[in-house]
Amino acid sequence: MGRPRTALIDRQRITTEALRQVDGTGGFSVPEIARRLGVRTGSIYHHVDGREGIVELLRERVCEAIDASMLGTLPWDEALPAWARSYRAAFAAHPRVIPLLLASPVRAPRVLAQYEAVVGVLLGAGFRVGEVMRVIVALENVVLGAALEGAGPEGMWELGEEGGRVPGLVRALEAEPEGRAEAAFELALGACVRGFRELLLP
Amino acid sequence: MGRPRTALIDRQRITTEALRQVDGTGGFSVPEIARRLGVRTGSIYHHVDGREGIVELLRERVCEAIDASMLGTLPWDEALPAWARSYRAAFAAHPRVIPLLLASPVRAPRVLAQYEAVVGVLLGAGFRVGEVMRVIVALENVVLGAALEGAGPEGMWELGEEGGRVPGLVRALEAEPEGRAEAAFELALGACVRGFRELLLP
DNA sequence: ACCTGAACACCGTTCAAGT
DNA sequence: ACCTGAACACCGTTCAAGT
Repeated sequence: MGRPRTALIDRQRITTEALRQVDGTGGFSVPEIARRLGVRTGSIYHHVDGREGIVELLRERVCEAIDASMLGTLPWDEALPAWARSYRAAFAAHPRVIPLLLASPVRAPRVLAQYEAVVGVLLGAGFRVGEVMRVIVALENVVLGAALEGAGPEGMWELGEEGGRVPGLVRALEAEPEGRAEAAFELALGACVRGFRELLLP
Repeated sequence: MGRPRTALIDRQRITTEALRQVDGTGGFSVPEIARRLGVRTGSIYHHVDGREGIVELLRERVCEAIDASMLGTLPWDEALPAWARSYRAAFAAHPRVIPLLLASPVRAPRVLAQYEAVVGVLLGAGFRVGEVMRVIVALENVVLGAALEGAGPEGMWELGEEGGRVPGLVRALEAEPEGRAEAAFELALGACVRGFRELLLP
């Protein structure tokens, strides 16, 4: 067949299909992407830097939805929670990609640029350089943890027959109100920001 | 050859070898475990419920190191942070297993029993049933997030040439004191416990 | 530059055959 | 019960050959 006049696939379509698979099954495979796009497995490698490259594309795709515009305008203790909420919403829309992303370090320039902006906000607010990463990581934990909850039917606890041994846990899971993820997130977020503020005191 | 007089391998040795591989490379494979134990791939399946079963064994192995004894004795606001510290230490010793565990829901009875105990502590302290999971999940986010930091050379940010574009991030990473993970964890942990306490007010 | 077709080494899983 | 050997379907990656 040889090279077609116009490319049959592109990075965008590869990313979309990979995300579709991850949302549905928690994983993806290169041959399966190729099949769905009506192309041979090898063709994928003309557009993408292997499987790891696709993971990085997924990271970029999910992170595109994060709004970071407030980082330059609002004061730090409003900008940080606002950014965190947008961050969480982006990942909550695709919670099953998170384990995938944790396996490899962040390389996507777009994502690194956001962290760079957050560093700027914190330094501008008066946080010491040596404390900045501590604050960022703490915030990120809360954000990703909250997003992860959407990964399973009732979060990370999918109790089958084992439920009989843990009646209290079952009760607690059943008693949860609808918007648990949201409420848990706001609880931890608020607590952390107040904790950060104490670092600024002389 | 047929069945040997005494079994050549057991679940314990399979788990130890799998953990060794995960600590070293971030992943494991059934054939590689078999090779290292001097046995054929198929033999593994006589002792273990497939690859997923091995993941669950890893969860149990890592969680064995968690001390939950304080859950029955100390008041909630001392028991919870003490449990969280032990929890974190156990995972910080093997940070690369965490992404593996996130992919599948918790089934290990030993682990579920600990959560059951925490539920009991919180109910006993006066938290409402509907709030218990919120508190537990928030705490767990902090714990696992802090443990994850040990996965890479300098946490999740392994900057190569991309470092030139994010000077502030590089500066912040370099300025971090030695015990960052520990300090970040204590910061978030303290803030969260104080946040939880406010839920108890009338 | 971009697709095919074919190849390679690897993986997870199963199962009859042996003791 | 537990090991082997062989098989199966699948995966990630590479690459010459074609346009």
